[in-house]
Amino acid sequence: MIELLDSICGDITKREREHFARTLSKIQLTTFLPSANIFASGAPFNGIYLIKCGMAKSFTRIDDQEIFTMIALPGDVMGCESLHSGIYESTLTSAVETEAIWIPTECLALLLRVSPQFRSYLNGKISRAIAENDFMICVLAKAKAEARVAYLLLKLFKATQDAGGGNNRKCLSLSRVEMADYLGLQFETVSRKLRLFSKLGHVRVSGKTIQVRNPAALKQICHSLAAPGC
Amino acid sequence: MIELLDSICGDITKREREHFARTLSKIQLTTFLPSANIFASGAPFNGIYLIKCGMAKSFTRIDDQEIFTMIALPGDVMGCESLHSGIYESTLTSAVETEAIWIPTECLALLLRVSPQFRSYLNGKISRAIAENDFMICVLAKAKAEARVAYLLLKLFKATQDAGGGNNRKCLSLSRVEMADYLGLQFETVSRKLRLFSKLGHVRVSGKTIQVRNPAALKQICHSLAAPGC
DNA sequence: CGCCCACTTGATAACGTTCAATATACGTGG
DNA sequence: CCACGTATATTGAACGTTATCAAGTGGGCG
Repeated sequence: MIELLDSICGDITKREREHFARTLSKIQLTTFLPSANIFASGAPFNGIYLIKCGMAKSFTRIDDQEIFTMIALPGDVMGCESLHSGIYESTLTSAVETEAIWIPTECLALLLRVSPQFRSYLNGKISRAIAENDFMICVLAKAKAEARVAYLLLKLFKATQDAGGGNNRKCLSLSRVEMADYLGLQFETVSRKLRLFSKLGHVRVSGKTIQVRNPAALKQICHSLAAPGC
Repeated sequence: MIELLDSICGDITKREREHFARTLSKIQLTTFLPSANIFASGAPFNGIYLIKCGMAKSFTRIDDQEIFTMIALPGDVMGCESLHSGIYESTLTSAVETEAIWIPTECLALLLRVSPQFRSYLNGKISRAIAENDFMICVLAKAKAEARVAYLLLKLFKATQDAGGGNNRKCLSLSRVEMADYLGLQFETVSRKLRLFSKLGHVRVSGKTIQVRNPAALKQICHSLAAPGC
């Protein structure tokens, strides 16, 4: 975890690092198999997770339902919404094989205390998460079904690009039902819109494997249908 | 501001407080008239604001539109989504006369450094804000128009109660257009649903002044119409 | 092979938007 | 104080989009 520490809190001196070695050594990179539970709503809060690669679904508990509110992609920090309470407020489940760095509560407290750089790093991540949520609110408030589906495709597409996947063919690892839940639609609607994009030649759909052939057109659709930019 | 400091970071020693007096003295309680700009998207980030009383509207900038994404009520901390960039990512405008505590960037950095209690306080506020956003996502994704309007009424109603307003009569300080923007509806729809609630006797509507007569019924509507709990 | 599940496709209905006409409130100047 | 104009709110009718219901397809697996 030395590289991690260097990248997000390089301001910790060698001496501090040795002094806190025992606590810091608890930070670990974990690999989760598909559909594994990373943390569950109601469980005791024991730290935050930085998604390193893969993809996870975050569910918010409302009453007795778990609602799919967020897709966690590499770079995202998960679990922050539970900092204030002793228990996790949401459930995080890996959609595919996912690597995440676990920062246990005590390490979190330590790093926040001794490293301005870490504080700034975490603030940045959190503020980005809030901005992302705000954006999702805009999508759900204003965008029509077509724009929502286009938005999701572009979002997943971009994540693949960022991860270095030069190819634009991608296995979604989300069922139609999951896509619909995330976008606030019915799965039949998602199916129809995918078909439409397919007919227009913007994508090639084959079950869960989708190839984005014309991202510019999808962006256009996002913008044109009262949707905020993608 | 002594009381404020005591309540949110009572762990700062007297000596520290004297030592940092000059910086800490910059924290101030400001009163904003209705429709005043508290901060504007694009402006240099100069700190966060804790809403003390009143109400403000937060607009997220997407492309060249400003979209009404959040209602800031007493206790909310605003501006956090801009911690990572040097500029404000959103615009905050007071809806009514609003008091807010301004914590300038340098005070923020100082408090985060010296006070675990403040770190915890801020983390709590931020995590609550994320949870609130998640909830809004659920509302927009699942709830029908009727449930959305009921949700907004209950939210504003609750804020009034919290502020000590024993009376359930309330001036909304939001136009139908603003309510509709927030809820992702058309203003005509909001108007119709208010009329419906009025006919059912759940509220008394008279322009912007609304009296909630039957909060339980509104809660019921929130739950029944595929809406997550209120 | 047959079952189950996820997905597709079609028909219909419900809901909300859109357009349009009217009404009410609010502020300004006579 | 009233008349006027503008902004905001209500209400109605027609339309469009999406949800809902239902039937059918195809792939994976025992």
